[in-house]
Amino acid sequence: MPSSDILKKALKKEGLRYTHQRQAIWDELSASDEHRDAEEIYLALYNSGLKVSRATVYRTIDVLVKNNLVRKLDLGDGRARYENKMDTAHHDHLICVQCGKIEEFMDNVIENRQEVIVENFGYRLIRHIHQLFVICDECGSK
Amino acid sequence: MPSSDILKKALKKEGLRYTHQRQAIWDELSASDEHRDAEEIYLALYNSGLKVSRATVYRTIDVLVKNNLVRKLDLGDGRARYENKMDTAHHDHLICVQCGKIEEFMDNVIENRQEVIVENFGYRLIRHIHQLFVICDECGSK
DNA sequence: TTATATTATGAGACTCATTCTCATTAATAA
DNA sequence: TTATTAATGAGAATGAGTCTCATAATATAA
Repeated sequence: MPSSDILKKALKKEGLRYTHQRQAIWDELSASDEHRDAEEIYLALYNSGLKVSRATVYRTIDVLVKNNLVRKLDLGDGRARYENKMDTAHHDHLICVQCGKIEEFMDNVIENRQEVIVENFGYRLIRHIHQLFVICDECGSK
Repeated sequence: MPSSDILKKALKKEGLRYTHQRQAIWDELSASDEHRDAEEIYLALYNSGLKVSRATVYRTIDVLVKNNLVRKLDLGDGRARYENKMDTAHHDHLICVQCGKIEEFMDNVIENRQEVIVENFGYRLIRHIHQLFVICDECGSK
């Protein structure tokens, strides 16, 4: 499905209009597998000649997050990061505390244990955050 | 060891002075097992007649966190929570997305898997964040 | 003790990511 | 097309947390 159709579908579901700005922001996010903050998205658009306001960047990302096209990450440093969620399986993150490099991991044993833990409390699991703060190979070898 | 000696020891290690304000803040934190934000700590002190400034609350909590007397939690809602870390074993948290209730869990299988994952990357684990966002029994039964 | 040197505190200014406001502009429906 | 309604942009507002600096308190030396 073309990028524009995916977006149009999500906007339709939300009762929102299809605009150039929304397409540009979705293009920028869907074309990369980086973990960028809102300012980086804004600047990437700005530097490619697309003058979309910061407010619209934030507003549009919210819609994309709500519709599972983008994932919002909170790494605890005060700036949210966003990653393209299209065609990517569930995963969590390793973050190097020195250089900031981000790697992804997925472990079925952990995923299953989480369900068991929540079940034992008699609760229902909605979502989870699992981040491993590390010193990566490059930073550790110095 | 009395509460004041624990604090004095940490302050000495940091080359900091022992003050009434620092003792009051540590008293407030060490006497409770709640997960409160800085404003709640500030107000608790204020209402008990101890007029300690917000700046001092933040500054002192930083020292306590650095010295492993208090743990800082980031639940992703923009306000850090603090919990007394004295005499408590390592644990992570379940957070009800409806009522905000916080429960603690600890699972050795998960703890071990984390180490294996990081090892496979050739990295070194420094710390981790693991939060299970749930709907608790009370909220789910409505 | 008491004087001296140095650190801690408080009040409020400041920061910075994010959200909000509202006048203007653009997309859709008729 | 035009009318209707939503989206956008610019910048003001927000709010947790940090910083500044004059004043107060603590620790050290005599």
